[in-house]
Amino acid sequence: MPELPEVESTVRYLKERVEGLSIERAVILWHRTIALNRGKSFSQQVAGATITEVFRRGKLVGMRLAGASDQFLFTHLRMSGSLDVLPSSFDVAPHDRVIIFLSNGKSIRFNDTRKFGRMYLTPSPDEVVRSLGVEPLSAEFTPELLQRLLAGRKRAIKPALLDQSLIAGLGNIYVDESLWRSGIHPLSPCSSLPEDAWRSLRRSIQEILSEAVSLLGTDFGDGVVDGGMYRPSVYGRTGERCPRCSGEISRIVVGQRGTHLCLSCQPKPRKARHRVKLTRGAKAPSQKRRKR
DNA sequence: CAAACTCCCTGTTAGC
DNA sequence: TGCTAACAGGGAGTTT
Repeated sequence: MPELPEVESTVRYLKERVEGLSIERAVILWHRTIALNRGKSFSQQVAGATITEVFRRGKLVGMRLAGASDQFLFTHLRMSGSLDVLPSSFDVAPHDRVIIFLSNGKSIRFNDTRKFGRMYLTPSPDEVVRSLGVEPLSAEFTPELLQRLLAGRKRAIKPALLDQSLIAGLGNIYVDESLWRSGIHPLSPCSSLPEDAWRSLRRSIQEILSEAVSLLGTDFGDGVVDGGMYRPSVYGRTGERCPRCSGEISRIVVGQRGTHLCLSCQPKPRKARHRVKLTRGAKAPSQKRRKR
């Protein structure tokens, strides 16, 4: 699933292929993908505009569109989204949701199997980006800031790190990886972490994100959007050996999210309020099932 | 106000 | 082997 490094890769890919080109028209194949669009139809709004800049903010791909009135087009890839640039003569692919035809005979294809991805078209970027927290690879992201953001909270560290309004761009993979590298249990209440944890955690987050960015994202083999070379140490490696201590990697659930960790490198906090459910054990009955 | 829960989706997989 | 139901997950919206 695309997180900051994968989105950064997408942005770099798009930068060299679409910056400076103009949009001829757009076709919406799944209407709900367009989550924000003031005024006329999406296609009418973007037709004729020039893509002057492609950038990233958190997990969002941003495009500045210069036209009759300036617009910003943001794309959130969510779970399964990808943006590709293909010759316009190529057929529509399964799961293509939006196609943007460009002036050079190519087109941007927003492909999104699970339909969670969204596009936001707006004249004011702040409307989309306002709620996002600090960029974790920026100089602004200091140990002091991290501590100030989190230390006063009672919630577990993992859901706090996933909160995009605090830090923008971390997802399940890189949070698990960062907590492992810093030896912090994901259920540790933020307020229980020692002073030096914040320095370590900031360092782990930046190291891992930088490494993943330079390797073009995480290698899954099955992902359409990923395809990078970053190899997780614990994420998705339940039952395998911890690279640091050779202990067994466990999988638990934290805040409804699958969570991977090494229990000997990341000792359990004393008074975890949540139950720890091991995948390998007897499966707990799932108490929440929707009714419709 | 912070935190937790619900729902959106479909390909994959566990379980029988 | 074939089928079904559970599962996965980011974040907007809702509830506690």
